[in-house]
Amino acid sequence: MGIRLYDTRAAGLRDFVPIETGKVGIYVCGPTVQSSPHIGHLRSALVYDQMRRWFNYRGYEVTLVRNVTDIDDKVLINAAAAQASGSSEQWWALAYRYEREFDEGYRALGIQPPTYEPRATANIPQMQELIARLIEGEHAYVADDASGDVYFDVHSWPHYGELTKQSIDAMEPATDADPRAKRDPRDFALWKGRKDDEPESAAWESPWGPGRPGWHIECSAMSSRYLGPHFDIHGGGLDLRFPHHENEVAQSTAAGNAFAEYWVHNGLVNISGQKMSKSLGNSVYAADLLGTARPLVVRYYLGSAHYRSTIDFTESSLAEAEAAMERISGFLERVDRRLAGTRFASSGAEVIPEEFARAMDDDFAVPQALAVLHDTVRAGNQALDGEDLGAAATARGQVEAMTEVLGINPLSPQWQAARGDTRARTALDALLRRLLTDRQAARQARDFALADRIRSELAEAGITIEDTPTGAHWSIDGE
RNA sequence: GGUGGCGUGGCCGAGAGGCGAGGCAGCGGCCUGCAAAGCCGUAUACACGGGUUCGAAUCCCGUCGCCACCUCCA
Repeated sequence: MGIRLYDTRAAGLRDFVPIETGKVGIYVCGPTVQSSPHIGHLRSALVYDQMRRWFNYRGYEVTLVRNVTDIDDKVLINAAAAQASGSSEQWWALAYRYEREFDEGYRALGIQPPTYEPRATANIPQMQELIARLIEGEHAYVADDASGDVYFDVHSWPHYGELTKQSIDAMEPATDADPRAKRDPRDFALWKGRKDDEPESAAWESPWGPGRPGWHIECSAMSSRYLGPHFDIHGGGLDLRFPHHENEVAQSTAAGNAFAEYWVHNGLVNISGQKMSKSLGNSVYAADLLGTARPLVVRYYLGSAHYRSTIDFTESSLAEAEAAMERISGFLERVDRRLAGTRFASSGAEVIPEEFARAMDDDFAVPQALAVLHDTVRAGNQALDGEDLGAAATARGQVEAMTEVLGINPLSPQWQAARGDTRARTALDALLRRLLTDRQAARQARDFALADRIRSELAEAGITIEDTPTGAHWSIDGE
């Protein structure tokens, strides 16, 4: 049995059949780099990172494309607003600054860089070529008001609305504030002629006059350029289904491209039951969360829900993720301490349990996969308690394999690096060993007052002491 | 108005006709000098009302409530 995934267009699960055997091409709509990333952006990137890792595990050669929308109304508006209050930052500098912030967030969560990360501004000729084809095929028209705008004619394409199962006539009468020269208010811009108040640096020459691309055409052009006219999977946030993805399909297919075989949409992140939005001022920014919670915990948290469900962010749910992650890394540390120096120490038997694989194959059912992971952790702890080192080593290998494929292996260099300077740690270890030796001596002398004082003083300093069969062990809280 | 989705125990969160996924929290126990960690045990859960069925959280009909999208959105 192969992988099944939920296809928005089919409104149901479909067996994944690659266009080319052994390969999968995925295009996911990246962010418009107009402001700082929030945790919803991180979740979206994380979802496709998980899918990619699983496809990889299943032997597929994955080409993942995630674009950067670096030219858009919002980018220009935000740069102009900043300039009005004294900033000298140009729109392109602002876009790049935010792009770096997104990169920083992705990197912190261990999200692997996509195979290609095209910027919209570097693909303008491809967009123009696509627009020209649409005009030629009479699916697009140049506005007759000398604005230089080019619009897609939704009535020219009978399939318009199929992705989101809406008929043009049933769509809410557009309350378009600026209808300009559209033949129908539902027509959308492929090319926007430069307006007088827009910077010249934000305009490109075109057969229709200087201007810039519309939002939707950017993704159509970039996906086809990097994955070809026909590719496997197109993803993005649930909120992009309409109009963005509907318009993308319309443009691309009307221009003669077969386009995406499967459409996947990830759920959004709410804050205490409400949608994140600028007007509500409730956005949780990536940098703020990553500054207060361990990135590994944030990854576990954002990645533990099914990709299609809404995540409701609350402080307590983050604490639960912390506890769950602690349980997993606690097992790995415990088992490695016990196995150190035994013939099981480097068994290397990293096998993903069949049940875990079945869950992941079934539309990336991470919650069920995590249940298998936790069951394995328990089995491993039981084995340790029962001194069955062979079984403990097997469980250890399975846990590491499962966490690795989910990108939450606490032992991976990605997360170990966050534990800080090795030399400082070695020095701290030497000091603590001295204290623990004193404490052990006190315990043997039945001077529990002294032993407990050492333990509580360390606890106040954020260091937890655990007595194990192989001696006392220290750990820094929240690590 | 159109389209899509949701309502599961104190909380999070799977499942989709018949053995109560998993996590967090709680309670009892084992272990421990005491803890911690770990293990074991522990729950009249499926929005409401009907129906189908030997059997329904799961299927059907209806009701209520919530959410998203309908040209800014990951």
